[in-house]
Amino acid sequence: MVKKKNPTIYNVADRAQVSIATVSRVLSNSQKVRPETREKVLRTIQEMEYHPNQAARKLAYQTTGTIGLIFPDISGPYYSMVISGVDQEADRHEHSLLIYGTRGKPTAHDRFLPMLSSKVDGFIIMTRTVDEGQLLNLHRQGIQFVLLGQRYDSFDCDSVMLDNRAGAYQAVLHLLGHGHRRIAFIGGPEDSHAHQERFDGYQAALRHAGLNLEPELVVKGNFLYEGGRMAAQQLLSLANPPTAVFSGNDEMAIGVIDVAKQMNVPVPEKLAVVGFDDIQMALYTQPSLTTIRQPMKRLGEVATQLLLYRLKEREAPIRHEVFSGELIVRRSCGCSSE
Amino acid sequence: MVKKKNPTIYNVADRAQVSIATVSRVLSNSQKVRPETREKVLRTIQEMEYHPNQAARKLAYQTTGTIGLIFPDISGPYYSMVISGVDQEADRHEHSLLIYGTRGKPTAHDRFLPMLSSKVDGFIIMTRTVDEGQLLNLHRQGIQFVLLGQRYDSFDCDSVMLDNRAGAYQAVLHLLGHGHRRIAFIGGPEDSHAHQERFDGYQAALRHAGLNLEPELVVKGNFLYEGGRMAAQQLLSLANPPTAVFSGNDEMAIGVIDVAKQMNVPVPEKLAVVGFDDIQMALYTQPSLTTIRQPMKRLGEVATQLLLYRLKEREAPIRHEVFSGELIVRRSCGCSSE
DNA sequence: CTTCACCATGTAAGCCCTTACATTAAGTAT
DNA sequence: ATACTTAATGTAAGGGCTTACATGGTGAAG
Repeated sequence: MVKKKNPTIYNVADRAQVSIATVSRVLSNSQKVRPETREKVLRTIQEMEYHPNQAARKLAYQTTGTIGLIFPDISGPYYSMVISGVDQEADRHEHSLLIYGTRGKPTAHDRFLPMLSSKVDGFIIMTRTVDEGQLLNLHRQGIQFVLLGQRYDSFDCDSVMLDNRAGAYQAVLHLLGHGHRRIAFIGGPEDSHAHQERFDGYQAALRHAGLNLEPELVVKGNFLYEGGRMAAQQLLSLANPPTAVFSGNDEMAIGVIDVAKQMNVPVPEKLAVVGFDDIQMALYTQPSLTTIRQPMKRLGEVATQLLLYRLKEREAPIRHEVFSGELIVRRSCGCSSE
Repeated sequence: MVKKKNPTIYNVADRAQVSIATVSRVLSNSQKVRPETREKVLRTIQEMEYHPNQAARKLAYQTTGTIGLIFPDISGPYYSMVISGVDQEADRHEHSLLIYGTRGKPTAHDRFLPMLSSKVDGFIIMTRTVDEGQLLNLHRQGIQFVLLGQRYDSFDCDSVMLDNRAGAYQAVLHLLGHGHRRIAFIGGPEDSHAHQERFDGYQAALRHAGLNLEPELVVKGNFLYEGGRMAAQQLLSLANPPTAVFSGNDEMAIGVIDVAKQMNVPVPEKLAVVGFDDIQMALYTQPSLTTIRQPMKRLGEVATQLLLYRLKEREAPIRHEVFSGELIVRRSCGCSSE
């Protein structure tokens, strides 16, 4: 098998007996070309299986047609869903998608961000490890981006968010409605925007019910299954354990349910559990998990739209899209539905 | 905020009072540069926050430093895990990752493949929708690739696979060991390589036990939860239903368990279930799911290594990495362990 | 039949790098 | 001191594309 050198625009021009400018024009549809000429060129392109070199195109055109996505870790159910939305929407607009999982190594950013920057037109940023300074830098370089699931005080830019606070509030309210008074909260990483807002909502709901925050009922988690387990062990070992748990996300909530079972604490009878996200798994746990649904795929889609729009209209006003979470009532909260 | 034009290698050269060649050399570390000169250049680069333009680099260098990944759909647990492995390994080798989910639209390939081709050095291909002809084309254009989870007869190239047949054989053997004689099989899409091999293994195990294939016990699925549910409904409605099910993957197996519960068929007492993949969820079902574990992340890593190696050594002999599945015994098969 | 306008197409510069080759300066051997 | 090697650096030619500007040819208007 011989490696065939790819044809260039020159080869096409030669064969079609026109200039490269004409070929370029039919390619980009930018200016009028006589129909027959266009035909001829198109035919030649077909014949030679010519495909424009994207690197050269980008160099001349100053645009890549690809967007970058930066996130912590793809393997979780939440991120993979969001990414799926981004992927789909990018494709719909004929853009490619470059992804980078930070896997919690913030130090690497200095190296990879500039690296990626010249490969993409803009970024969707889903991680807190890119800090405000770096964003500012990107901005100065003319790289556009939108933030997904977070926002910074000092730096205003397009963003897509879920109203975590309202969602959490709703969740806790539901538990209060079941009559619970000792409702625990399992958080995520302290620096997580989602964590902070959900904790806020939790507190607001308690206040609304005239309850005080009990420090022993607030435990730190990590948004992972194991973290949920550890938190549950801690909570259920309390002299006066909670009767309900609002978990910062579903993965941890599942950990809680499993530990409760092992410790012979029936869910929801002795311990009601509500999660957050509505990952696929939430439907299949025993009992099925009551939770706040995030439109994950939609978040990805909208972030992509925002970015692509900004790429077109650099001076457009900044937009913040905020979605509401939806309470999905299943069985883990004590409702008997389903 | 003013958009600052990015500095080019010329600007750096000017400021550092050297030629662009020298700058390029310190950048690529390719040839000797006097230490003090190097210092000066490096300092200037720092000061100006210069970052080489990747497009230009690629154009000159004829390489992108990015690899492409083509898969059906990222949102499932299997693919997101594999992709995570690819992402990690690519990063380790300072390569970027361009992803494209086909979402089962084979027709689009003609458009996107050439498009992507010029943005990457090579591909990892996880989907059957890129056919042999297209692979041949890529190959002729000098684009390298490795196949993950599949292989073609007419076209030999690097590949990474799981030994699906042996895995399935092992799974069914385990059920036979429990004394089951009516063991159903739920398959995936007919054109899926994984499906075919797993079905093969199933049949081989039956033969080994001197059993005949019962057509009514073989039902078609789609590797999704809902497909598992439908298959289970069909199987459990049989006049003489199976006492065990080997499901082509875990997602369907979970569907089977749920339907069995709803139909008051206790698992594993009246219906033993074994899955395939060992997705995260498999651990959390009730009862927990016995399955064949695939080292998903590892598959992604190895595929990446293979590709990067081939990019370096175009003439190296073709390699096929085959991994073995591992039987993970949990409770859905009737073993009481755990 | 000339002149102008305009449409279709061509020419060439530029996008930002890498690298083969050319050049200069310094060091070594005689 | 001279001729020659070698190390450090510069010059310039691509790499494949877009696009401003130049050119040529056609039809309309006079």
